[in-house]
Amino acid sequence: MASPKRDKLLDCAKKLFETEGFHTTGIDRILEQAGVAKMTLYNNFGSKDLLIVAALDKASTDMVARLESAISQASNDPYEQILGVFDAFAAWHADPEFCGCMFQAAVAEFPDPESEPAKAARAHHARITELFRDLTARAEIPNHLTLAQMLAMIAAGASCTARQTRTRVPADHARQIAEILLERACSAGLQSAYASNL
Amino acid sequence: MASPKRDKLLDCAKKLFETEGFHTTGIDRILEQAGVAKMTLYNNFGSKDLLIVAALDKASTDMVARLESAISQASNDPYEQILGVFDAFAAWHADPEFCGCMFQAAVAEFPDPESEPAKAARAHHARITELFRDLTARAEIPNHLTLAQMLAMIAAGASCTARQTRTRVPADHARQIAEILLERACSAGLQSAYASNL
DNA sequence: TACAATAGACTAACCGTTCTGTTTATTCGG
DNA sequence: CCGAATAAACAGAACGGTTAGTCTATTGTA
Repeated sequence: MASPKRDKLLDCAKKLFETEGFHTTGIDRILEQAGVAKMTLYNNFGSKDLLIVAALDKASTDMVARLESAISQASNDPYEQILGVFDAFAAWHADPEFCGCMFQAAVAEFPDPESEPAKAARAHHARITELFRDLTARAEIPNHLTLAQMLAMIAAGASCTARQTRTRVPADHARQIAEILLERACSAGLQSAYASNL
Repeated sequence: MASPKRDKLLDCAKKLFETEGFHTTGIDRILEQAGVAKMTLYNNFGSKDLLIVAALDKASTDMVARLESAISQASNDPYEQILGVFDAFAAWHADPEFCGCMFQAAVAEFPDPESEPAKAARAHHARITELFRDLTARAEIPNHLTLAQMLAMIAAGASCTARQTRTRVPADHARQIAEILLERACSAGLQSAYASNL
């Protein structure tokens, strides 16, 4: 299953899809960039669509690993770990090669909710939400699922806005908001604010 | 300049681009849906790309009008008006025909920042930020520009997340967060939280 | 020998655009 | 009030370019 040619092909495909979009990136450009023959693609992946799905899977795995690494490098305090996740987002957005979240691009280019790329994007968002949910649960925050959904939404907004500004400012703002929400989650006034919805 | 055929063409184009994407929507489908001949398109708009730009312009105008209408229908209190904007987002997301923010789709499908659709998306985001800035300024909030940027980012995150969930929940969460940020902006504790960045 | 990868021609489909010829609607002079 | 003139919209064929995918014949390597 795993061959060096296959890996290089997948890497190049991911990068090109990221930077130039799925539809506009032709197969020939991927092959040229990867230095690989056309049949290697079809032998290993079957079609362009399946290559796209494979690239999305890899992107999700890589991103989750990146965030989990940021968590494990922070202190053991789940509050600090949540802020560490937003720091990781900021670092990602500050990378000069950053060109937006691949999954936001995927749902835009594949509007059919039943399409595989759309499913992959939903799965990725669920994974990020789950990651936050683990942390908010460990922090013993009341309504921790709601807060996790909020944090995932804020992170999505930061990635979305950062695609336009090409700065880490949105992620820093997101971190500040997360800080405020966490601070508030400690205080007693929280319940009344959250209880109204779910 | 303004003709009924042109208007119908633009309306259909906007709806199709919204629901099925820019690249996947062929010209023939737009013409068929609008009941219009091919030359009407090229006489009125010049090319598909220019039609896309025109559709984006219209979408931005319509959306800003929608939000401003929500503002004027709320009380005169700028705090209430800000929350009214998020209510308008929630109503938009709850519409069964909602299929995501067109501008987020545009930046995804036209990754080149110098392309016209990308510029239109940036302009739209600036318009939304400006709309919030007017309100935060009138509310005499310290660092009102930062808060406006935060609100615009949260709104983007809600639209992005709503595309996947197809519910108004993200917008309702966004409203709750806005409420918390506004509440905090009133209290004295605000400065210390905001002052660190800008 | 056998397997995997290569280059590249080839097909079939699609898409944006242009062009042609016809039909409809509007305007205007008598 | 009417018929000619102008312009706009129509249907659809045709063009050139691009794309995903297939097939073939060749090369290198274990």
